[in-house]
Amino acid sequence: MADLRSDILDRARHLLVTEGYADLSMRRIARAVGCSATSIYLHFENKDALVHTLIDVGFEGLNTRLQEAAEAHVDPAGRLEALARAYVAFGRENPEYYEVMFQLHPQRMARYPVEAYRRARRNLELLEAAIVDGTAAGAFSAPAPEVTAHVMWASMHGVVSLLVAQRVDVRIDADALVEAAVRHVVDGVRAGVAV
Amino acid sequence: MADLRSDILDRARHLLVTEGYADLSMRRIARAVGCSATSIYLHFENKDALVHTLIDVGFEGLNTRLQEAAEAHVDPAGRLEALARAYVAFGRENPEYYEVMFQLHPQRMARYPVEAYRRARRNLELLEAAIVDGTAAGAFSAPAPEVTAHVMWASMHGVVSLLVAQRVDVRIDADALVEAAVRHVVDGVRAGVAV
Amino acid sequence: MADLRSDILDRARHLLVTEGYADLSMRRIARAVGCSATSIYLHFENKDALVHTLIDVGFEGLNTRLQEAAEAHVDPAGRLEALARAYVAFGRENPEYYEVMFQLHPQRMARYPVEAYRRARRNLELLEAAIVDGTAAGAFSAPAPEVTAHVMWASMHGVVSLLVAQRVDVRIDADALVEAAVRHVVDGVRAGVAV
Amino acid sequence: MADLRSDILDRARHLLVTEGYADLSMRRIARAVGCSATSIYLHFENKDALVHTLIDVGFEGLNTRLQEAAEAHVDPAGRLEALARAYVAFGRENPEYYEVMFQLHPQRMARYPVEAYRRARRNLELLEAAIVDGTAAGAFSAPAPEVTAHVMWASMHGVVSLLVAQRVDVRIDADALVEAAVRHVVDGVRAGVAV
DNA sequence: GATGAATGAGCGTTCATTCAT
DNA sequence: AATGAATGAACGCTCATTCAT
Repeated sequence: MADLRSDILDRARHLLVTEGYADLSMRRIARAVGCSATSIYLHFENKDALVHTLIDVGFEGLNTRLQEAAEAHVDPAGRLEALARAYVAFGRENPEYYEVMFQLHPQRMARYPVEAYRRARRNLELLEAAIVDGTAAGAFSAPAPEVTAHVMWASMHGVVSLLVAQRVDVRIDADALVEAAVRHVVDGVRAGVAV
Repeated sequence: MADLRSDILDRARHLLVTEGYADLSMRRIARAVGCSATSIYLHFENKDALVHTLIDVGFEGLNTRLQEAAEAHVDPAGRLEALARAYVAFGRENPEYYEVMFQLHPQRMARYPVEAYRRARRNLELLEAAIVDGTAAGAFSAPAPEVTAHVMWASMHGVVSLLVAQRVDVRIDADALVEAAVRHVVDGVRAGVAV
Repeated sequence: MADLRSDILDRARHLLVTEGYADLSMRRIARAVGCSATSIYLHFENKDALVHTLIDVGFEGLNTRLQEAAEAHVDPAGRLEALARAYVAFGRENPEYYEVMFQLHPQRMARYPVEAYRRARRNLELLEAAIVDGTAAGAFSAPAPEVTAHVMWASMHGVVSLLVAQRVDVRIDADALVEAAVRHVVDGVRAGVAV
Repeated sequence: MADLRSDILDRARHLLVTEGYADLSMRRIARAVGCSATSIYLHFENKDALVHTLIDVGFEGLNTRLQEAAEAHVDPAGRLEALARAYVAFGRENPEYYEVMFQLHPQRMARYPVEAYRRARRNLELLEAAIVDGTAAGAFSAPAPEVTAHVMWASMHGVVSLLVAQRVDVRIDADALVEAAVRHVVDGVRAGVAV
């Protein structure tokens, strides 16, 4: 009630998570909010703008989540693991949201404001910082931390993607897969040292 | 011109990567091909069938590619690495296929025939076989090879996904990222032994 | 112009009799009304709802007509005859309504609300009441008044149907046919007594 | 097999009876017959022509049926009753067929060949003949036999129509209704004498 | 700040029909 | 006598968006 704009975003997010992107229409959002479809245009230039805002909010949420995970651990290895877990957890808890955040077609993202991209990048920087810290502390050996961060991200993203798209064999337990992936990723970064 | 059916598939595949699945319509395909929308129905029962064919052909191609990679290497470690490289290469070279094959939400492919799913699984089995062979030969230590195969797959899939969706930071060289990811993945499997 | 909703109903009703139900489409209605097809959906949930409304309004009109006829006569025989005449008159004057009301196949009106059926039945009850009254007064002898009411209805419906569908031989005067049918029907009910 | 044209008519009639007019398409007929849709056009100018032929055949069948009923009875009253029963029976046994024969929209019938109308009229003539015979024999009194025949027809048609369109109250037994209607109709003609 | 009415474009699909072979 | 390929028109319906109020 307080703020129509927030209401719209909240409901849109909820619709996205529960019904999926394909069924996210201005009318449906309006119906859920309890206002007219026209009113949405008073707060968002068009559907693209609304979705972009939604994505922004999503990255904001992911960021908060990762930040919390990072702050809970001082030692870099523990921090890295916590970050990986937090990332996967976020994706699994918000599958449709995650899909839009990371798989929305590039063309649809064309007009996505640049500053928003920066926000998205902040997540990576948390990973990178942990890697750099770990390397400084002698726990890891990552000569190109930004690449290593990307590799980690890719692994986590792959796990979430497959799970969200329900592509994982039914005989594989999702939690076990996540556990193994997290182990694999963290050990991978540590492995450099061993050698 | 020669074969309308192939033309339709080609154009549809192209449209898919340039415009995205949400904007893939029978009419658009027809316009791109230069025939009437009705004509498509002479070759495909409906839109679902067309997309499923696309997916099938994609998996066929990926399978061929992986099989070739597997057959070129006898030693399991080399084979595993070759498989990883082949997988990523296929995804990067055929982003159009990759999108339908792995990112199309199951909900949208409701009636995808079961036998086709089996074909998709065959790819994973190649990975798994290499892991099992390597474990038998003492080169790897993977107590749950099917989970390990999934972890590897997820990592490769993550890399391809991010690259295809153009989500990777522009300052990161794509080839370097792939190289690091492949290393990370293969070393990850080998690492088990060290421990 | 005044009221788009009424306009739509009017035009739809007209189209129905001139073109037939099979050719009644939202687009045709829109074209006839002079609005976009989309606009119809602002006033009716879908085509079914539109047709149902048409039927409802039709039954409302028929009911009014029959009620008036019934109230104008105290003696049952006169009332029965008046009802028969009113029924036929309504059908001949509103062929457009009549078609949807009675000739639309139930399969095509799948979701016709039950309460509307009840309204349709009210007409029959007027007939039945007259028959029961006449029997009580000794003017008729109808052991199963609800069946007799149906028989009367069927006769009247047959006359209207044939006339509306233009199936009656051109050499037969429509008024004479109606006259004979009414006579036949009313006498038929009375006949029971004579025997 | 013998004759494609007859095959088409047979299958079309069957489709009409089992699936309904709305679902009667050239393609479906072709599929049922086992030939190409194009082939139908070698035997019928277009769908209208095919349907008209179908109607013709229908009237032929009804005629045969009525003729048999007429020939089985010498006394006019019995003949009239048999005719009424035969008519209703035909309609109830071929509901969709009946619908097309008698309720196809006038516009759709526009190009229905005149000579075919004559065939349709022959049925009425059987009724009329029985009435004339009965009047000559002193059993009936029908000053305008062609009108009386129409009245009878209308009654029978009304019964069939209501039954076929499933408009009869579920609490009314269909057979009882038919019985009462036949009685009513035949007695109606006889009643003239009494007066 | 908010709305109801309205619309053009588009969707997947089916249809009767034509034409070259 | 028969066909496969092809098509334009139409269907019911949903969508994002605009505009006058």
